[in-house]
Amino acid sequence: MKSYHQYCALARGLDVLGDRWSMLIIRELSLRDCRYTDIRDGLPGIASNLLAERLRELSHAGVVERYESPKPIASALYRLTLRGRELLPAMHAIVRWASPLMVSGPADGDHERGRWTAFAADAFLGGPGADATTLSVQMGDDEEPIVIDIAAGDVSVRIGTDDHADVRVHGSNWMQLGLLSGELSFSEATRLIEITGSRTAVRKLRGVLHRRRTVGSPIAAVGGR
Amino acid sequence: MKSYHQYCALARGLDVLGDRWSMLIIRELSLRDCRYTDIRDGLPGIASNLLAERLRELSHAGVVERYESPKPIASALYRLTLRGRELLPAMHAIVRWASPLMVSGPADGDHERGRWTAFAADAFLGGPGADATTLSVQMGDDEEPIVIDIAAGDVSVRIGTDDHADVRVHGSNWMQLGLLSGELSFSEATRLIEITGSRTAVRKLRGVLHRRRTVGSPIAAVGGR
DNA sequence: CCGCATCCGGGGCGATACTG
DNA sequence: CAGTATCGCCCCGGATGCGG
Repeated sequence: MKSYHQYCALARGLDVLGDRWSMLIIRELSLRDCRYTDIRDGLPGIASNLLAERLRELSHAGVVERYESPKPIASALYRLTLRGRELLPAMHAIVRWASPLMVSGPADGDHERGRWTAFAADAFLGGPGADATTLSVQMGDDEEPIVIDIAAGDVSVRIGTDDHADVRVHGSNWMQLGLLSGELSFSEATRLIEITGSRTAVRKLRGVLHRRRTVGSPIAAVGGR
Repeated sequence: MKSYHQYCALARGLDVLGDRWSMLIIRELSLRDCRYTDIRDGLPGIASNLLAERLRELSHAGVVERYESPKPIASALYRLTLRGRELLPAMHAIVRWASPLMVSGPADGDHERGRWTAFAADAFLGGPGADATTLSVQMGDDEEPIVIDIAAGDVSVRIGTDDHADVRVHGSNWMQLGLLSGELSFSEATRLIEITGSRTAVRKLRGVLHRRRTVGSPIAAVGGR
C-alpha cells in the first residue's frame, strides 16, 4: 500500500500493518513458526505472489524474519521478531473489540481454524492482569485442538493436546469463543457444550473467565469526552 | 474491501476497519465531531468519493453516526458512536507500537497536524492506570495547539488553548511526540524545547511522563514463547 | 512438495470535474 | 459545503509454471 505520508504514529503504523493480509500473517506466526505453505493455509484466498510480497515487506519492517530450520525439517521457516511480538497487544485489542461480531456464529462460506480460536484465547486471557491461578485447559475436539496453560499469572496458548489437562472443553469454535469472550455465560456454556474435569478445576475455569470479564471493561477505558 | 470470510475475530474486525483510510477517519473523529470537510482536511490525498463511501460503511457498521448540528452551525456533523469510541484502546495500542517509527522526525513531504499529536498524547497518557495527579498542559505553539487535562487519574485531550495551563510546552510535533512517548528523555527535552511553568508543575509533568514509561512496558505484556 | 515468479482480468483507489 | 460522477491505473485475486 502506498504510504499515507503523515507524521502521525497511527498512520505510520498502518503504513506497515495496513496492507491487506498483513495482520493476518502476523496472526498465523503468533502461535508457532511457519513454513510458507503453513501461512498460506491460514489465509484462504491469498494470491501466492501477494504472500511473498507481504513477507518481504514485513521482513523489511523488522516484524518477521526468515531462518533456516534445524536439521529434521527440510525447509525454511518464518517467525515473528521481538518487534513483531510487540504487536500482539494491539491485535488482541482488535480481537476484543470484534468479539461481539462473533456471536452470530460462522457465516455461510466462512473458513474456520482452531488456531484462530487460540489467538482469541490469548487476547482474552493473556496480557497484564492475568489470573494468578494454575490451570491447564484443553479445547476443541477433532482437528487442531488447543491447550491453554495458566501458570501463576502467565498465560500461554499453543496448538496441540495435553493428556493431563485439568479441564476439557468440547464444542465448536463458535461456542469456545462465546465462552472465552463472555458473550456466553458460563452456566449457558455448560448446557450447550461438554465441559469435563474435576469439580474444582471446572470451578477454577469459571473463576478465571468471570474475573477476566469484569476487569478492564473497555467502556471504562474509553473515558470522557 | 472484500471480506476475508474467516470465522476469526481479528479478521472480522479488519472486515470493518481494514479498508484504507478507515482508521484514520476514526482518528479524526476521536477528538471532536467533524464536518465532512473537517475530516477531509485530516486525510490529505483521499478521494472525496472514497471518504463518502467509508463514512457510509463505518456508519453501517455502527462505528460512526451523522447528525444534524444544533442551531448556530449550518451543517451536519459526524461523530463516533459508543461502539466507535470502544475502538480507541486498539488504535492507541497501534500508536504505542508505532512510536519508535517517529523518532526520525517528519519525512520530506509528510503532512503534519497538531491534533495527531493530541491523539498520540491520548494513547500514551490515557487508558487504565492513568496518573492520579492533577495537571493541565498546553502544547504546540502556532496552529492547532492542544490541551492535556489530567484530573485525578482521568486524562482528556482537546484541541484549543488554556490560558491557565500549569505547564506550556513549545516545540515541533516531533519534539512533543518524543517527550510523550519517552523516546526523548525529559532532561533532553528541557534542553531541546521550551517548557515553561512553575517548578512544581514541571516536576509533576516529569513525574507523569516517567511513570507512564515504566508502567506496562510492552515487552512484559508479550509473554513467553 | 515447497517456495516462489509470471501472467492476466476485475475492482478498489487516486485525481479531477461537476452539481445541489 | 457536501457530496456524486467519471475515468485511468494499479493492486489484488486466481491460475499456471518452474527451479530447488
